[in-house]
Amino acid sequence: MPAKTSADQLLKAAAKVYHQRGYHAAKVSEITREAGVAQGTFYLYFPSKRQAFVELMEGFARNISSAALELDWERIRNGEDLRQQLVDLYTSIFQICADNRDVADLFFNAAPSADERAAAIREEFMRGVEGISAQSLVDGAERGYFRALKAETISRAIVGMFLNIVLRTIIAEGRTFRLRELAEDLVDFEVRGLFVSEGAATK
Amino acid sequence: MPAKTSADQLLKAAAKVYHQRGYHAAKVSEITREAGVAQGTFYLYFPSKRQAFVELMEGFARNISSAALELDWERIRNGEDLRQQLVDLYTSIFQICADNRDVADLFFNAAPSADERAAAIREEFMRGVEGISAQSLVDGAERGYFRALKAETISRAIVGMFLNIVLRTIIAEGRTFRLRELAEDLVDFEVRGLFVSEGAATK
Amino acid sequence: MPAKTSADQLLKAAAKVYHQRGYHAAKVSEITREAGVAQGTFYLYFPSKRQAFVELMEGFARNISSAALELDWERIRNGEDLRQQLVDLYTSIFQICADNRDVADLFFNAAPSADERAAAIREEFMRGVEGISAQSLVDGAERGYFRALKAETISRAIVGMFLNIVLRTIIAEGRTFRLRELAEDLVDFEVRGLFVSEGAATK
Amino acid sequence: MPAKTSADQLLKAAAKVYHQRGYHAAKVSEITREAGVAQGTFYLYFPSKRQAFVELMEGFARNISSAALELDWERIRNGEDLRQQLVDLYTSIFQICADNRDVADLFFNAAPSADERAAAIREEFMRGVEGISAQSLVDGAERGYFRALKAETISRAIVGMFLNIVLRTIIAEGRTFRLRELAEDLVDFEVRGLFVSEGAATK
DNA sequence: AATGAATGAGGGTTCATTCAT
DNA sequence: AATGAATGAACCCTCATTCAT
Repeated sequence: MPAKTSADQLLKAAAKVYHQRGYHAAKVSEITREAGVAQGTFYLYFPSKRQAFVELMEGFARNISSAALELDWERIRNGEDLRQQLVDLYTSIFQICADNRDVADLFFNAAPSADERAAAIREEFMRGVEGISAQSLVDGAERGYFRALKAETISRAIVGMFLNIVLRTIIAEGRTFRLRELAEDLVDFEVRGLFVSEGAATK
Repeated sequence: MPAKTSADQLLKAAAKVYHQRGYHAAKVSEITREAGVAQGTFYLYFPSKRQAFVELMEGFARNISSAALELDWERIRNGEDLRQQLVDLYTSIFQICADNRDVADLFFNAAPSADERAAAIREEFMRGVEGISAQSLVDGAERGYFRALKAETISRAIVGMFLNIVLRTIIAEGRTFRLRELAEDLVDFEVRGLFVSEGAATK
Repeated sequence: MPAKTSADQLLKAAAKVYHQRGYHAAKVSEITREAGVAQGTFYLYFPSKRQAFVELMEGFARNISSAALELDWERIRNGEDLRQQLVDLYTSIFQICADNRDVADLFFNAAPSADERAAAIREEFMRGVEGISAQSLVDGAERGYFRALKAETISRAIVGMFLNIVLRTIIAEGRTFRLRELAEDLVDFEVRGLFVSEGAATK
Repeated sequence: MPAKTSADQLLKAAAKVYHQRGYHAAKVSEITREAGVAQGTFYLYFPSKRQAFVELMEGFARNISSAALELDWERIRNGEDLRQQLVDLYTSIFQICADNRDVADLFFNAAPSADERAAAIREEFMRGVEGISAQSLVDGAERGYFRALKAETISRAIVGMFLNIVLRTIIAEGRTFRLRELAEDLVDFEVRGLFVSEGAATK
């Protein structure tokens, strides 16, 4: 295991300070103090305070995107399989966010108003996720699992409910355990809705 | 109808500039130029740049909260009534956001990283809405409309899906028409879920 | 007489400090201290330290250029008239430089290595003066006053001798009196080389 | 012939970079990159960025001074001999400057505002050259070649015209050929003003 | 001799805020 | 109430210099 490099220390310290103070209030001098290096050292590894933030955001987006974000319909034989894949998928992303609370918080909350480039990264990510979600709705409907729904609207609803759980339960409250259970509760609601039965809801 | 006061002009200008530039990049001098007054005038009406932003946020929170956010169970006789109340409630909030895109954007996106006090206002609002939502889940279950669900988790899911529609479809895309239809699509998904039927989902 | 404005104070202070310390070593804080204003005030009147310097250079170039730099052949009837015009012209420029030693020094010595724009202003000025000088050589030759000389080379020689007197005698030594006498000595040397004549030198 | 030492490489690289960027904008890191050595190596050979520049200036001053700067009256029998010695002298200095354009440019243009010590070297050089020139005027007058002129003023004029040719024609334009011809043109102008003669100019 | 990562003092610039008019 | 010139604290970034290897 190699010794911790200054670059590592700085990125870690940057995540911490950006998170504690917010992007604008964070001072480069705080980051370097936190990292235990001199101020000038920051600029050996990052061209600017801005770019260090962008790199954090890019890293997080790559990290999340490396998780399987799409359903594998080949392996889905029935509703239960589908439900399981959703639970797996949600759980893995919950886990990544739980493991990187600081950066996840920056990504979802701070990025839009921190920096244009960072905002673009987040925006692209959101669009990508909504697109995948919308496609899944179409695919699932074709295969007879899902009702016919407005894909554009409902994909946003799905992403939104997932995102708010991440923000409130994982990031804000700091929950790191029983994330699968959390995913199961969410998926149960997602697939069946609030009403006790189809009958009751429409009668 | 009173003449437009400087305070009004400034608040309007502030909303515009904060929205265009972001809280930190917005300059008091831009706001006053936009409002057509001298820079010093700003400080006759607001003690600080920070406080002007906070007042915008408070106003928006009041505005939203003035809409009926709670279900009126007295007037609900069946699932369809419930569904209608949800649609009405969602539509009215959609409308408020559509009418105040700038401030809504600031409230939901910028507030958390703009200023501590503003973040607290948004946080309190979110907690309030989630609380109402959770209570509704309990009430609805008691009355036999809703399945037994983890209220804390599902209330967040519900708020999240609603919020993401606001953010993406109304604020970002700027949709201002057929908001009731949007609410209907959302409520339909909310109450019945994705799966074609209770049968299919569990079989 | 209006009260001294901050702009005036600052330009004067800037000339002094740039001259004392050199462009690069000069600090904006020194200039404002010298001017008796706060640091930020500097930026009410100049967009940058660089631009303040450029404005000084531009002002000096305009100042010099406002002096009649060209001979008026209409008023020249003989060699003595010509000699007098040269003496007048040189004296007036000597005077301007003597009245603005600081800025003249900056213009001729510091500008080239201070800033690209300032260097360009000085360069353009030098080219202009050499061009006028070369044209005068041609005109004077046509009229029978001057020998046939390589105008491009000799115009540079003439500008050079004039410039070095300015730099060494007026700027460096600070001579401010009997400038006409100085000009006469110089012209005497200059014309005995320019005017058609025969004699010891070629025998 | 010894292998090129790092010191040589660095001095050559320094001349290039100082010339391209100017003294202040030149970075030690650029010089070492240009020389193909590590940054720290610079400080094995020079105590500071400043001193490297001073050494360049000192070298150039020595180089120029090694040329015969004085007239050899023993070998002057008539005006033509004198003219020839001047042409030889000017040509040799032209040649040195043409062979070292970069450093010559630094010496004459950058030194005054680059560094106090460098400015002093240039100043001393200029004073020396003007002194020699003034002495030659006196000597030449005593021997009946030159008219009686104000030695202090005219020596500066002579140095100035020579210097401006160097700056504009050799350094700025980069002329490296027919330098003797250039010297002849200059001397021709110079002596017709210096030598006792009669003619149109005074009539 | 040579390296190059690390240092940290220093200064140009911004802009929220003040206050004399 | 309104003005807008003036203020000055704050902070990012540069780069000459050092030093452990």
